Amino acid sequence: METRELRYFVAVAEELHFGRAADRLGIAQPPLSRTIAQLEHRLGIALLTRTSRKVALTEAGAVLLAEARAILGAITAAERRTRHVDRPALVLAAKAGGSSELLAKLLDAYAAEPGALAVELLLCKAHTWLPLLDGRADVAILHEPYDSTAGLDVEPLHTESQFAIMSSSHPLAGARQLRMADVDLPELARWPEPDGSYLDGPGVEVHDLTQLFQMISLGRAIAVMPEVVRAGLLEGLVAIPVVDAPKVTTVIAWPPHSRSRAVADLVRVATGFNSPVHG
Amino acid sequence: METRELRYFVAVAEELHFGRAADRLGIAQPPLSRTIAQLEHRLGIALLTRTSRKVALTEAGAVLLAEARAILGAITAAERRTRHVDRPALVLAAKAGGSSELLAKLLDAYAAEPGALAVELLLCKAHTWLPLLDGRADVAILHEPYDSTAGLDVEPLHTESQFAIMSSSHPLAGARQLRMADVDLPELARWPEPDGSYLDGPGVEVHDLTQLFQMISLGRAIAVMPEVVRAGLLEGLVAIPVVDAPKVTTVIAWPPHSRSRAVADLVRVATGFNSPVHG
DNA sequence: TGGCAGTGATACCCGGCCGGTATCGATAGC
DNA sequence: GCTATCGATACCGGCCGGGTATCACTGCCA
Repeated sequence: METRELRYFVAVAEELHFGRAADRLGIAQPPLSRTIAQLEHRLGIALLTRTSRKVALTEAGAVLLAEARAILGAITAAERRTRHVDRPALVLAAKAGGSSELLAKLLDAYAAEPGALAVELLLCKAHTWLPLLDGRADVAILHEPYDSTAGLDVEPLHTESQFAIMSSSHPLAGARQLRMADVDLPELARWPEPDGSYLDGPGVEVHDLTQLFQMISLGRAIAVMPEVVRAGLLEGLVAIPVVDAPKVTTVIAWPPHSRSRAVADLVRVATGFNSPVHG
Repeated sequence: METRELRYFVAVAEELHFGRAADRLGIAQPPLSRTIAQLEHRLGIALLTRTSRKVALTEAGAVLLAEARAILGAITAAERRTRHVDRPALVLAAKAGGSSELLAKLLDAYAAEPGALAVELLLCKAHTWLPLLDGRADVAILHEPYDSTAGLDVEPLHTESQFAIMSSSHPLAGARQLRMADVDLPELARWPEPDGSYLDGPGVEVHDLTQLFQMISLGRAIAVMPEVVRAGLLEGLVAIPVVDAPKVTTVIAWPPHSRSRAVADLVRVATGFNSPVHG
């Protein structure tokens, strides 16, 4: 399988339309049809069902789509990491507006290491793991289970429980504690998918924490978030423990097979906060 | 970057010789030289330093080699998984000679699940994670830190401490307990690398548990292994706790982005042994 | 020190594959 | 049943990947 075939297949699988996919790829439709047909022939299995009115993924196609996206991401990441091997700085991805305390402690401790590199911060509104997959970052601070750690190496740093954040004028604002069922409300904010689109559903669409807090202040939304956000809570917002919400684990994550000494040092320093001895 | 370029580069990087690499690839040497030069040109960085007597990897080349191996593995895995999407069975990789108790419990519990598939066992002498990377298996039972879980999704199942295994006639056989420093001996057995070669060093070369136990029986080797092997210990062997050896964690691992319902079920069943509620 | 063996780079040619245009065949909507 | 839409097919041309022949450099050895 050549990457050209994977790129072509991903385009068709995402557009579900040969014409638009060819357009997006900057080629004509016939060679695209031919390449997909060749790919199917070599794999010995149909990836798409097509009528002249509708294109759909087969089960095999769905599997290959997921794999192909990961592979193409790995390839661009490999290119970037190879090109920037002499990069003077270590790029650390973290969530903008997240807990700056842990981050500050980590950066300070790492800076004190002998041979520490300059650390460049890449602050993300959401999907903090994506820069790791495409090589824009060397290491990231993620939050399970919100962030996807699929295909990454991780080391847990800290676990905490979750709170419902809402306006103090919200009907639930007086509660001592809540359960997930209580907050399964139409006001629950929705975050964008990695491609920038929003899944259908009730609730306002937000794209960063600032916007979320503003929406909550205005009584237009509520959210369930880890404890740390309480620190930076705006006037007029309340945080109420949600006793049965899944625990949130802050982890440090890096690409598998990382050969970077700097990443190893940073991870060691980060995990050292919890366990003094690192095996 | 095309997969052809990656295949070519990996061949040269492993052989460190254009002629042999071209041979291995089944092409002539000149097109290989040209392709590598094009790759370097497009990346804008040298991957190899060559004199007419010696070829060596640059730092960038070392990075790309690691990335390229992972990518090529992911591609063959993607092919296999796409082709075998309608495979009636789930392939589970496990270490031959490992704890069959956990395995039996897991298989029984999974078989009781509604909609459970037949489970095909792939017993490995070593490097149990490799079938996961190249698509020969859907899920594996691994042992950290012995097995590499880089680029895999894992869920811990069980943690245990380690024991030194030796012949009862060994000078240390009478000890109540040992430390790592005590067992850092020339008799420590050596396992092969994934490519089948052995790193230099003292100690006998073994390639499976049966052979290892035989060597230990003969007083030719000792080994440090997790507790479970005590169950199947041969006559004349003793197991002595090594108090400061790193804990061994048995994990269930599967490829990232797995879309298989069966894998999800098996993982849920496996983790259910420990925690009754699964988030 | 000069010849020689070994190795990677270069020059050049050929054939296959990728991408283009033109067109067909099928399907859904009116 | 006409038409618009869309994927498949047919066919052609240029580029690129792979081949052979040869050059240029290095280390070894007499």
